[in-house]
Amino acid sequence: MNTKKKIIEEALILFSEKGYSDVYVNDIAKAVGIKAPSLYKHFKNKQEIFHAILEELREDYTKQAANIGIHGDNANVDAGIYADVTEEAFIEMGKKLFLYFLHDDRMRLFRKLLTIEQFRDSELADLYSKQYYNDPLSYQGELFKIFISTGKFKRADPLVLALQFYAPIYTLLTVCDRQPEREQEALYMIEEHIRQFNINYSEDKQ
Amino acid sequence: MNTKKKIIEEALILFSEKGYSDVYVNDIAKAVGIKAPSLYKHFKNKQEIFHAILEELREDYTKQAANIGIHGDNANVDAGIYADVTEEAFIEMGKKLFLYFLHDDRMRLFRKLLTIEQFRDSELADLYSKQYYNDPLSYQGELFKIFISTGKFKRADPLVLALQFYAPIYTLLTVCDRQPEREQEALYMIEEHIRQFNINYSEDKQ
DNA sequence: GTCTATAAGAAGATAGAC
DNA sequence: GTCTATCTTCTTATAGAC
Repeated sequence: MNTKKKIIEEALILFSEKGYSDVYVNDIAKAVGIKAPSLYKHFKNKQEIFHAILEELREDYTKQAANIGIHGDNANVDAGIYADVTEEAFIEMGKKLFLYFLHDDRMRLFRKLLTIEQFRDSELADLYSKQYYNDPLSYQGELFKIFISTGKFKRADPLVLALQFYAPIYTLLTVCDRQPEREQEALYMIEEHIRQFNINYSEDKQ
Repeated sequence: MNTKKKIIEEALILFSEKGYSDVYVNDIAKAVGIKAPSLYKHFKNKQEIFHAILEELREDYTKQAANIGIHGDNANVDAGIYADVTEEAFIEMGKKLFLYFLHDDRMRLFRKLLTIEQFRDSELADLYSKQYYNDPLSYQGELFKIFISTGKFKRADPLVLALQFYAPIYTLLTVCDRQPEREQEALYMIEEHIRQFNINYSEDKQ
């Protein structure tokens, strides 16, 4: 049924803003446009709704990993794409990717949900670290490793490069999640960060 | 009274782990060793306890700013201290500071509390950004500005340098808050990060 | 200042009609 | 599948004795 999907959708919006405990089944029902008892025809209880959201999150993430460059699992392919890109184009790609992660509803809502629920149990903690630390880092690490071996980048620990590239952008993303009005400032910082990163590591520049 | 202090202390521990709404006045009372109604002789209601914690957080932060280098408000003084420090000593300072922020109870609990409550209202959002983005960045920006003007560092936007230095360390701190078992891994990354940062920006190295 | 007893209301969930 | 009515339990908070 379509109602089941709508419940998940609306519950995600509510949970990501107020957290699991501060959203009442009545709130979800109201957002969906039904009465609270009707929810129980679609889900056994409130926790089941939360679990269904987590399932969607995992599915979405796997799909995104295939579509979007960042987080992807095939660095070799992407390395070819990035290989001949100019600095300005590289900056544009970084900004575009940042804006996608910031503005895409599902991306943003899932991220905020994991942020405020990350200490609830170790499953959520692991999921957060995987999606916002481990996977981006290992993917970008692979990418930089290739750049180094092809002489595009200077020699250095690829994983450290990945951390130095990714952490500033991730940090600015969390700033904008809290304070969306700082988007312009964040974009400026990202541009300057990538520019500086290129100066530090690109073999062409210097 | 000492009980009032103990209430704040225990409530902070509970709130920082489970969030405001999942901690019941009964839990707090039990942790303190009294019955729930007795809490109301010390605080008007549950929200007042939360506000008292926020007050402590702000006070602590101001004090820390004076004592600890990072977050401080007098970069000129600290610049003198750092001026003649070797790379290895610099790395040791970075690791020590990281471990302090990670292990100091109040620091850690306040940070986790703000993390899970940051979307509750704009006051908390602003507080988080101030303490974990704006203030560290502007302080370290000042420091790097001095390093650049004294020729210790290469010319670059000091604020971008600050972001590139701070964001990886901050990111690793959030990883360890979620997964304390990754402390060794984080320390290794911090060491390599600072080493690489020095290669990039120090005028001595090269 | 701490207790027991209890009020007042909220929140999750079920029963059963339609 | 949705509704109204209702149950049960939990949670905050107050009253009033000690």
